[in-house]
Amino acid sequence: MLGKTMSVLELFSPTRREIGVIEAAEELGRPKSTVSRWLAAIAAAGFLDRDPESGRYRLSMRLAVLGDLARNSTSLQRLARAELQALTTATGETSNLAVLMGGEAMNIEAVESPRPILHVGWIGRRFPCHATAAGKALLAWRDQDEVKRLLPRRLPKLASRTITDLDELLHELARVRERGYSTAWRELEDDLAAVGAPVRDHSGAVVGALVISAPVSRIPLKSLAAYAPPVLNAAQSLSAQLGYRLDGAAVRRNGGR
Amino acid sequence: MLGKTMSVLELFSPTRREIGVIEAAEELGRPKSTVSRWLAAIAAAGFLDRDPESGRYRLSMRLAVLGDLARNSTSLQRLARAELQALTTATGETSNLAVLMGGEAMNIEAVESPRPILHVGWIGRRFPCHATAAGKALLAWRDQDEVKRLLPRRLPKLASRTITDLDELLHELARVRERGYSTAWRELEDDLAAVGAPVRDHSGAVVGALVISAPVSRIPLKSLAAYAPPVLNAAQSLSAQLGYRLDGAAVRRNGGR
DNA sequence: GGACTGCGTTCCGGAATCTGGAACACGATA
DNA sequence: TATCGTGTTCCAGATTCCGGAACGCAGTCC
Repeated sequence: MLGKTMSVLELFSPTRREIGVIEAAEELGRPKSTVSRWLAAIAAAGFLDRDPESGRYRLSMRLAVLGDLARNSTSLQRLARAELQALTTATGETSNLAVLMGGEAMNIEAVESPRPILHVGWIGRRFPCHATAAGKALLAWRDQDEVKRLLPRRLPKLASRTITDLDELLHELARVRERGYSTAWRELEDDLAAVGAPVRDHSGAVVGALVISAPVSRIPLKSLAAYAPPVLNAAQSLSAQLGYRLDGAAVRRNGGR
Repeated sequence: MLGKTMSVLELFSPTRREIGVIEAAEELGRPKSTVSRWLAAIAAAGFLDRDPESGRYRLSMRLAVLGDLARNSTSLQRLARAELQALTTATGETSNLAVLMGGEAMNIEAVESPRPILHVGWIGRRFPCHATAAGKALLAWRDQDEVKRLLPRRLPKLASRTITDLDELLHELARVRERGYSTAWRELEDDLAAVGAPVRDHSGAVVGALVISAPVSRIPLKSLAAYAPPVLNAAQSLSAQLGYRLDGAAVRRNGGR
């Protein structure tokens, strides 16, 4: 009844803000009687609100409140907002904070560019690690065994330059470690370019990635590297606020939780 | 297992961002074995994260993501943000959007003043209706019977000018209806002044209240009325965006959620 | 070292809750 | 009136939950 609740709540997305019983039942592969009861129970508990006219359900205001509290409850998220804001102001491009969740990179904070963008990196969206700057930054400093375990068996080709070969990806991660930042250019979508850098906590573990992204028309391949300094800068500043010291003794461990 | 989940999540507040098993057990009045299982289950479902070092629980990032989606899922909240921002810019004071929840006024959006404030109206905080501008605006256009049902039997005195008599409060609500806006001055806290106005949806029902609040030192009693026009303006603009038409036929009904 | 304290988990039989196919309700089309 | 699409209710069998007691594990104080 609890895992089910989360799976129900995760049916919602910016493109589906409300849902009906049958629609949810199909999506979940459960009989409608069961889902009807679930939705009613979840709404009674306060996680969903029901539109009195259409009878459809949507995420509740109470959930909005809890979420607001949640985003301020980890220092990572709270501190990141200022860095993201500064990064977007400095570069003019959209910036995101992503973390590793279930083998994928998930955006948990975003500040959008004032310029026209392909609204692709909304909060909550998850991305495959092998095709994104965020994913590469999150994986690069992890054990190779863990990386292999986290990645799917096959690396699907998502855009013209997606890396689909595991060895090639591992080699790319080594380059990320050398340079300190990651990139993705026409790897997730053909019009998308991104630059990312790792965020570390007091133990040195990589706990997140700061990324800026833009249409390739604004960041041609050759000028990708020019965006690295501000991103690195922001990521290092954030890491420092989380207690990471470049010269410290705790720099050893790179695994995460 | 679901109602319990909500009651657990509601233990968290800006002043308690994490919690341990025993602390939660005491707060909930349940045996620690039960609460231990609950917390573990809730965390397994993804609503809580567990600090690997302290073993304590906090609201999860996944919840932050859901909350972000939730706050954009009702047009009320989405549209209110711009109005709140404008209101705070215009008046220089903190503005809030509140809704009625379980007989109390709950803040669901806030834009804080750049000036020093008594950080009192955080998102998620609930207030008794009889002592707040938000509560009065939310109640004033409801049936008298409903108002009596929503209010507690006794109206506790919370500050020097709190209205503690029901008839007096009903009279005050009539004045709110006449003027179109509500006020509270030293009614919730001795240093707090506020002005509020109702937000209506397409059916004319009062679905929320916009409020600005400040220390009494910045809003003396005699100048309270001067703050009404911008608040009313913002509330009316928001109502219009929600489909409310002053001249429409749907202006009749005032009940509703 | 040894006893103690505080926090948290595990165990287990009785009790409470959930499950899903079928039947039912109800408004909107046709 | 018939039909369709949505959503709720029913009920016996299966599953899960409950909470007191016992246990594990660090710290901490003599």
